[in-house]
Amino acid sequence: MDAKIIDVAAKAGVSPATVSRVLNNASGVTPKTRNKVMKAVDELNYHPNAAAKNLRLQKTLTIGVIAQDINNAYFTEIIKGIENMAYAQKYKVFICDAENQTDKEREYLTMLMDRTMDGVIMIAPTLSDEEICEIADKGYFVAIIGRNIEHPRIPCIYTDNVKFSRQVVEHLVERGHRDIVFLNGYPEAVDSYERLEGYLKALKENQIPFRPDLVENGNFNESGGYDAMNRLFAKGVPFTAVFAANDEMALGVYQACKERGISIPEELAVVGVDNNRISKYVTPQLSTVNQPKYTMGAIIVEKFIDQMNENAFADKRIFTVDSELLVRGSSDYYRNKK
Amino acid sequence: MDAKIIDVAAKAGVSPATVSRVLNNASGVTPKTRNKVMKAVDELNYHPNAAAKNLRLQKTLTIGVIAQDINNAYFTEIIKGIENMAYAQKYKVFICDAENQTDKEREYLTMLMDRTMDGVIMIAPTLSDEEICEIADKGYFVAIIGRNIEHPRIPCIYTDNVKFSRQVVEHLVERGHRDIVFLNGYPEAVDSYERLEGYLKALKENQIPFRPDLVENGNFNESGGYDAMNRLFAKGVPFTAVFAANDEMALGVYQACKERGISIPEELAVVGVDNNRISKYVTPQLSTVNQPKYTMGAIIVEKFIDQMNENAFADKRIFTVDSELLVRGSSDYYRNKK
DNA sequence: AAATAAAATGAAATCGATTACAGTAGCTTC
DNA sequence: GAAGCTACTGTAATCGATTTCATTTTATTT
Repeated sequence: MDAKIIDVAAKAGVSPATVSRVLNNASGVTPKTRNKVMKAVDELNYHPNAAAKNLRLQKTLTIGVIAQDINNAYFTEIIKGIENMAYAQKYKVFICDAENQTDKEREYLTMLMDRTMDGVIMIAPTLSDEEICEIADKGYFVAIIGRNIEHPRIPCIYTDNVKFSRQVVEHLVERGHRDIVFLNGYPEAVDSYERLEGYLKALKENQIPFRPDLVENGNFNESGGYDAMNRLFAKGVPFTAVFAANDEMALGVYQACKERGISIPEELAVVGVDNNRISKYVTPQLSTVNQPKYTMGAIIVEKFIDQMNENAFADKRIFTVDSELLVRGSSDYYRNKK
Repeated sequence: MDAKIIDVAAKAGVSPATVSRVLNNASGVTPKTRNKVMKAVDELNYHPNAAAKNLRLQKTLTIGVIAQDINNAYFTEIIKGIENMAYAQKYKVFICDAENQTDKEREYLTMLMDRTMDGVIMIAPTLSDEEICEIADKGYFVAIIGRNIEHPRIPCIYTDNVKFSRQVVEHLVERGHRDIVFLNGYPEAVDSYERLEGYLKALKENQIPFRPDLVENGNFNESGGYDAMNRLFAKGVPFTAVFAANDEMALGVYQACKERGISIPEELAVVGVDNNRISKYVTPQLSTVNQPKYTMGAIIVEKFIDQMNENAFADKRIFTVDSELLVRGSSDYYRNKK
């Protein structure tokens, strides 16, 4: 079906080597020859076979991105940053949706081993540090967004979860809250752990005793947040604010409150994390923490491509970006101290 | 770095052919030999080189999906359907984000020509029918979601734009509206054209004269919808309802109304299209048209894989799915007839 | 115009897998 | 135990590009 380089060569009356030189604009080809070849290329609609090229060159100019859920704008925003920066450097990006399944995540990683792509960027991976380090040890290129994995070959970019979690709690305390619920994500996720840590630290700093009954898991999704709230209401424990470890869970909180006629922010303050696009559209607008998602993607991919090309490792491997608390209607209300 | 088949063969004391047979579980290998080989595979952490395999087999078991914007849930929902069905059939899916740029769309299509993937599914493509047909003519596998392209080799799945647009207008008329704005997307897009057609037909059926000053372009995105509304207000033309060709533009309508203190639905009814996730979260909830997005993706990819494998073309090439008008707060209000 | 240097081109090896075909070992049967 | 099968296993060609090295052509110098 497709024309091969040898067909182009025959048509142009030259050797395959010359065709290759023209197409890869190597030096040392007569303009006359070049024209002959280009004409043949056009006429045959020739496109070099990627498999043959990859095999010979031992590289694919391709980066894989493994996301947990492409329906979540947190991932797609980051991906846009990756994609655009990579595109500018002639790299193709293959987006893989692991759908929160560790098995799928692992499966997509094997495309790195079989050299379908030159490197893989994992966004908020659920695989263990050990498993990922092992792969990097073997010489494969891996980069991580949203977490730090201690390995000299793995570039990482992330925000300080502990820091912004403290800010969130500070903000709530400052508004008069002391009984603050923490809605956790997957308990195994590093993000969950660190955000919880920030929550605990802030409580301590404000001399508020930690109440384990105010911590619930919501698995980072809306229905998880909804269920968690219902469990809390069922327990009958008192609380005046909810800090959800991401916006998706906060949406579940909204839903649960709506059904029970609880008004936000007067009766319950809510803060999320991610600055998901939806957070601006709900009523009241959801207070949240913004990370420079697009930028994170762009920074890490640029670094990553450098690394793959030079096969060298610059001094800087860890990048941190600042996040910003966006106080909006869902928590901007001064409550009388109890 | 990586182990090759020849290394595995040496380690196991067999030939590369035997290793290949074991790995592709061909018949006729002694259990003893199989075990030896599997042991060597494990010890060397052998992964067959994808490029070599693709070159030899002349296929990649890979499908590309070209979406216009992965930040738009319309696309990601469809992609989930594609992805899951393809995964079940051992196909990998590469998601490409064209970011509403025709050039990028075209560029990603070349990955089909260079055989990086076996076939490409285009969701709501912006390329012309001619350009896409030409590619199919050359023997490449293309499938389309959201539009029909008349070509015997191109499977298509879509909803009847004209039909649901009429329903939307009917609904508005039934609620007492006669001055109904139509917010169009890209004027070149087939979706735009057909939705406009349905709008016009419904007006005619209800003996409402068409007023060209009530049609504005909004380019299918939020700021486009916002700008279009401001142009309409500036023109000072009377209207009581807006039919936006997608939900994104409807969000722009909400914004414009908010700024001018216009209440929805009492002063202005709004209906969108797509059942974007956000439409449920805004206040009032946005009336919209739902398409079975996940299903559309799943159906077309199953058909598409069949076609690529058999290289045959079953009788059925065109699939249509029904869409459903979801009447919600933004339009569910009876207006007095003027 | 001959000698030499420089530039353009081509022949053939290579990347790592699969597979048609050939070859060998093991088993059955007489 | 030899002949004839069957069932495994191995040899070598192949996929389609790139690139080294050798060769031919062109340009420069005397």
